[in-house]
Amino acid sequence: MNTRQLKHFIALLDNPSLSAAAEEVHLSQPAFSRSIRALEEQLNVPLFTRSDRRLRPTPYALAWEATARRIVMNENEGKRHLQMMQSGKSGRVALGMGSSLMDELICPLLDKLLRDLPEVQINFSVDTSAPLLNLLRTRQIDFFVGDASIARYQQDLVVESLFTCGFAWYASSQHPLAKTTDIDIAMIKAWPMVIAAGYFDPAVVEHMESLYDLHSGLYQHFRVMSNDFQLVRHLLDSSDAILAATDISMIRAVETGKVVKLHVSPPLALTLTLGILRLADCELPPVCERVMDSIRQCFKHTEIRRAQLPNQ
Amino acid sequence: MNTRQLKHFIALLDNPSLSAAAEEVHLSQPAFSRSIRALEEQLNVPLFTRSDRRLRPTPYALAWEATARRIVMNENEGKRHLQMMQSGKSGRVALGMGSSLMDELICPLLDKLLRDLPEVQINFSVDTSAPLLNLLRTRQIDFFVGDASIARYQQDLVVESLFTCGFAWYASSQHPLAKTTDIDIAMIKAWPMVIAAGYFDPAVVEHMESLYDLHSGLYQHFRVMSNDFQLVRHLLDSSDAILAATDISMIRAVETGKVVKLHVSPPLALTLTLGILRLADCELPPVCERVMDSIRQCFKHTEIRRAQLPNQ
DNA sequence: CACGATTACGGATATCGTAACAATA
DNA sequence: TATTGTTACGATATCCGTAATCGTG
Repeated sequence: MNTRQLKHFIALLDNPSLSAAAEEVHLSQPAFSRSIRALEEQLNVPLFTRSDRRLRPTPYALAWEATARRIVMNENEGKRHLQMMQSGKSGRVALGMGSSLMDELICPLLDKLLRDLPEVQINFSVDTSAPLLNLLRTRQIDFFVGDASIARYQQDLVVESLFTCGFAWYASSQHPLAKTTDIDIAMIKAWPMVIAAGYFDPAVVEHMESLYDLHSGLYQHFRVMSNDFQLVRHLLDSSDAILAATDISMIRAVETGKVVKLHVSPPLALTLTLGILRLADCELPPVCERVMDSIRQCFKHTEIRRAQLPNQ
Repeated sequence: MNTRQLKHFIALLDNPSLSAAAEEVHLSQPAFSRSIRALEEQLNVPLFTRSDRRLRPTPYALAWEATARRIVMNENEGKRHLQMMQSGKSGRVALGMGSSLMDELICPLLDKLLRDLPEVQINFSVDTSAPLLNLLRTRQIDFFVGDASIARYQQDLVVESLFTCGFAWYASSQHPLAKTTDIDIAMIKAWPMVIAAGYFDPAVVEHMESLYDLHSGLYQHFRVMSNDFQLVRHLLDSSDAILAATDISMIRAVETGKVVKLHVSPPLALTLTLGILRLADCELPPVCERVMDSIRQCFKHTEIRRAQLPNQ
C-alpha cells in the first residue's frame, strides 16, 4: 500500500472528474487512472462505478475514505514532527546540574526553554556530579553541567568548558565578620563552617587543605555538608554560619545584599571550571544542541553580571 | 511512502537484529537493509545508529514509531472493514416498507438483523409506496417492500415478487358480526368501514368498486383512512369499525384471537403481491443482499403461519 | 466531433535475490 | 572463524508519459 495512491484516491473524491484530480496531483490522466485501478485491485473492491463516463464513489469508497485520510494525515503529522525534531524545536532532552547553579543557570535556563522551545519535553535532574555521571553512563540523561576536570579521569567523556568560577568565603551581611577587612583562618574557624559537598577535584581538596592547615580530612572540619545547596544557603540567612562556595552560586545573593563575601587572607585562590559533560561516543539530537546553546548564553550573561559586582 | 517499509521498520524495532527482522517479514537480509535505508532517506533522518554492528534506534526512530504503528494499524483496520462490507457483515442499508407489515415483517426482520448483523447500520423508513418510491429514486433508500405491480407502471424499477396475500374484512372478536356466518355488503356498510390507504393498483380499486357497488370513488365510502396501519388497527379494538385489509397484516391479530375475519359474500377476491422493489440501474452492496435474504426468510415463515390459521 | 476515460508501449525507477565484501567478537 | 550488516549486480516489477483507442452526448 502506497500513500501516493491514497492521495490520488482522496484527490479523486475531492474533484469533480478524474482529469481534474490528475491535474491536482500533477499526474497524467492515464497514470492517474491506473493508480486508482491498482488501488481497487489491491483492496479487491470497486471504489468507483464506471457505468456512465462519470466516476462515482461506491459505498466501499466512502468507507475507505476515512481510512485513507487518517493515514495521509498521520504521515504528514509524523513527518512534521521529525522536521521539528531535526530543527531542534521538538523532542526530549534530559540533563542535569548541581543545585549550586540554581540562581544563575537552572532558573534562567528553564525560563528560556519554556519560552523558546514550547514543544520540547525537559527532564531536569538536580544532583551532584557523581549521581549525574551515573545517569549519563546509563543513558538516562543526555549531558550535564559540572566540573570540567572530571573528564580528566573519565576517558569516556568529552567536555566543553564554559565558565571558570572562583571560590570564596561567604556569610550573612548581618554577620559580625561582615565588615571586618582582614580575616585570618583562625577567625573563620571560630564560626560554624558549612559547605555544599558535591564532587571536588582531588587537586582542589589538596590545595585547600594545605592553604588553611585543614588536615586529617578536609570535610571533617565542616559542621554542615549537604548535596543540596539551598540548604547550606539557608544557614547563612538563619545563623552565623560561614560558607565556602563558588562565586557563581552566590552572585544573586550578593547582588541583593543579603550575603557578603568575606575578605579572608590568604584568599581561597582556587578555580573551578564548569562545562558541559557528555559521552564521547553518543551523538545528541538537535534539541540538545539548542539547550546547550541556551546554557552557553546563560553563562555569558552570568559572566557580565559577575564582572559588575562591586566586591569582586 | 510505502506501508511495506513501515512494516519493515516496525519489525526492526520489534526484533533484536536486522536479520531476525528480515526473516520475520520474509525478506532477504540485503533487501531489508536497503528498505530501512530508503526509509531513512525519504524521511531525511537517521533512524538507527550503525556505530557498532548493532542497529540501535535513534530518538527519531522512537518518534516515528508511533506514526508507523498508527498507519499500519489504520490500514489493517480499513481493509478488515472493507472485507466485512464485502461479505455483507458490515455497511449501511436503507430500506422501507408499509406499516401494515409491522407484525409480520418489520418486527421480526429488525430482531433478526440486530442479532445476525451487529455491525450493520439500518435506516428503516416506514411509509406508503408513493413516498418510498420517491426515496428510492433520490437514492435515499436502497430498496423497499411493496406492491409488486408498481413495477408495471415504473419502468426504472425491478421487482422480485415474494408473497401473495389476499384481502378480507376484519373486525374485533367482540363485534356483533363476529359470529355471523353469512354477511352481505349491506350489513358491512351499516358499520364504520376503515382502511389503510397506501398505494393500490388501479385494477384492485376497480375490482373492489364493482364487487360491492362502491361507485363515485372507492375511498369516499370509508369513514377512516390513514397511511398508518397501527391507527386503523387500533380502531378495531376500541370501536365497532370494520377493516378491509390484507391477510398478512392481520395474521398475528387473528392468531391471538383479538380479531376475526368476517365471512362476507361475495368475498374480497383480490390478491396483492408483495415484493422487493429497487432501481434497475443501481447495483446494491452485499449487505443489502443479506437484508433481502432475511426478508425472504421472514416471508417464508409468514407463509407457514398463515397456512396454519384455522379460519383460512 | 468533443470530451472523458481507458488501453498500448517504450523508458525510467524501484525492488528483489544471490553473491561478494567489511567489520566485529 | 562465525555472525552481522553493507555493497555489487543482474533480473523482475512497477510506474510514468506520450500516443492511440473506446464510448457517450
